Amino acid sequence: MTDTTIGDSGSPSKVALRRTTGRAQMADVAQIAGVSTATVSRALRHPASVSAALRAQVDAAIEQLAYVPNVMAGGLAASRTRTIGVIVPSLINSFFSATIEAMAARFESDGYQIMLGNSDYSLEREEALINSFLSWSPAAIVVTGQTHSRGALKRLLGTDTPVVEMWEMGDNPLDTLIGFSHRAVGRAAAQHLYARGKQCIAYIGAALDLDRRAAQRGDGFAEVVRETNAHAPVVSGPMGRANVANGARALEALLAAHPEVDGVFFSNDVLMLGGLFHCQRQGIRIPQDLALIGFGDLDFAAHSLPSLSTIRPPKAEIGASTADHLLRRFSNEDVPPETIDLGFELIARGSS
Amino acid sequence: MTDTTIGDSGSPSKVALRRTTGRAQMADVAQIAGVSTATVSRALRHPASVSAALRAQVDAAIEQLAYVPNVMAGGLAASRTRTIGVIVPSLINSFFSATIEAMAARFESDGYQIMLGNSDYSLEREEALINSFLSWSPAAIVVTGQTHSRGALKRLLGTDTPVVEMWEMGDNPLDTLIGFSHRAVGRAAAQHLYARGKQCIAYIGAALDLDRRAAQRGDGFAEVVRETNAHAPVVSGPMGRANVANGARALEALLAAHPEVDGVFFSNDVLMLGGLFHCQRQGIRIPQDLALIGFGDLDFAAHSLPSLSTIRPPKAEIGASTADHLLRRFSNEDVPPETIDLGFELIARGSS
DNA sequence: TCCAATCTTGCAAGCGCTTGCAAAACGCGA
DNA sequence: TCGCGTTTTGCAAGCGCTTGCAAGATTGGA
Repeated sequence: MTDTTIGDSGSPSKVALRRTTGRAQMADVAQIAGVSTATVSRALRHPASVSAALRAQVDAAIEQLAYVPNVMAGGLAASRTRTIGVIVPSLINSFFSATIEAMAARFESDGYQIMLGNSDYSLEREEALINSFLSWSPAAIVVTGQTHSRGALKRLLGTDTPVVEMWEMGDNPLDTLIGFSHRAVGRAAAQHLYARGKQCIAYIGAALDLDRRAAQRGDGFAEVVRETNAHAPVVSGPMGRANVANGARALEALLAAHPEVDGVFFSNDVLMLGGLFHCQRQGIRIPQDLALIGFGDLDFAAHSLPSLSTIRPPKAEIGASTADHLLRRFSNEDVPPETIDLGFELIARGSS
Repeated sequence: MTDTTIGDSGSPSKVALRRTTGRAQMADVAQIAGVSTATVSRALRHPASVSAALRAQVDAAIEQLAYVPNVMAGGLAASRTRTIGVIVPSLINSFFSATIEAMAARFESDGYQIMLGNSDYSLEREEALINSFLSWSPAAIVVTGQTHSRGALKRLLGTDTPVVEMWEMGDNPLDTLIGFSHRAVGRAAAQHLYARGKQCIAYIGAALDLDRRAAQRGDGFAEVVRETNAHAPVVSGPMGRANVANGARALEALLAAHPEVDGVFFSNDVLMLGGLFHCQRQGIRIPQDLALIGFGDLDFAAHSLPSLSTIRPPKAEIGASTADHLLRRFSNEDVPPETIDLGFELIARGSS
């Protein structure tokens, strides 16, 4: 391996102690290309500022050495990296998986890497993740929702890193906000059930104490029930995770306590699937005896028997839109914060 | 803010141009604690090597400043970080989500951060992710499966970063291997269907060309069919993603082509759910007319009507075991590579 | 009480890249 | 051919932390 000339100027007496990684580094590329490391760096970061001839030489040397830049060194020097910190409340919840996949796909082509954090619906964990992410000098931070701890707010406001809050829609965004109104979702669900002739409708949501968005959907739902003045709004939950077992159990409990209920809005299609199985088991006719509508438009909803009505959130669109916004912002200084309401779609199927 | 004294020795004439982040840094902590940065660094990395008195002072200063170390600087200096690069073929597939959640939970308490990559079942993308991850000097790399591109193998073998291959079980692991045998899963499923008195059984798998593990399950299944010599093994697929729609469609096509089939093993519970809905729609009695068994033990399998037999892979256990192995290795130089077969469990339910 | 062995600390030289500044090279009209 | 405005390059000083080395502080035994 050739000697590097970097850093040899300082200590003529002592032999430098190299704890190096052994991989090719920029100085090697520079030497082979016959240029300085500055030119290699520019060829990589700002290709337009290097002449075509040298750029070709540099590219060839990079190719030859299979050179991969050391992100730590670059990040330290520039105090910013091509990393996006993304915090979601759950990885298992496929809503967010779809958002992340779409976002990652968009970012990847531009060389940005997503760093994923799972807050597990806890604001404290969100704050810890934000702190941890910031020490990576990310190009941007993406968080789920508009509710944050005091500490998180302070950090987020104290940095000039772009911040995107996603999956909600409301006032006073920290910076950019991309999502839709969960209150409107709840209202739409209630109105839909009434439009189908139902008289006494209820909402079943999991973990409403933790999941603000599920709670907001419940609020919108209850609003319409109150406005219609048909009956007191029935809201069931919290009761742990949004899974099939809890959906079946919650519906069973609901019908036991309120036999008059003839329409149910589930905060999550997975809960509704549990409800569907409960009805199949009990011989409850859908939608005659009981209408069902859910949220998420998960895979199975379109194919069950009966097919399940649901509200489709812009899962992938949120991810794509977030990536687009940030990429625009990275390449152009004066892109302002935006608030983008991507809306949602009510898909009426056999269950209502 | 106090002046830092770091780096001022070099350039007495020119004023240093600081492109600093503005956050508290180690020199600030050192000054407040009345020690050198070396001591602060040691108090953080090797607490035992610092006297209790100074450690307390340092901790107090860190607390006071809400100091968060700059990961880039530390990583550059030490050429290693508390980051684990994890590559999975899909985020939406909840098998891997469960593994990742368990792994992240285990790592988190020790201050390790997971960097997640999605290979989308492509070896090329896996290689690109490995390259990208290595430039972060990760503490370890975790990949899914034992099949890798030449380039990926070269990189993985050329580094002394610990590597864990997970979710498979076979010969010649690169380093540590944690998973179970998919061939054995396929064998168990076939044997179970025969034990239930079925005569002509088939396998339905999605994307068998890409998903090696699903293909291995099919191989094991076909082996038993051949050994039993009951009939030619029927394997259906590839046919795109493992979703409900494809499961229903594949079962319909299978029964059209092979009406004699009386038992089906699905490579994924999601496909099986599609199959269940198809049977409900067609009035096919389960398990009398057709027995169903799947793979994954997803949430809904236990609660459907009928409940669905399935094979439970050690989803969370793989994540926990991987984290445990790596943490042991990080804290103790001479932990050797391991091969851990976590097995699986066949859960017989109403559908078979 | 004195000295060697052991612990604790601080000094300062990197880790590998980015980028402000200035010198060198280039382009073009006169 | 010359002079001046533009590009292109290279120089070298950091970015904020880790850690080998050696000096200073402690400890314990003779």
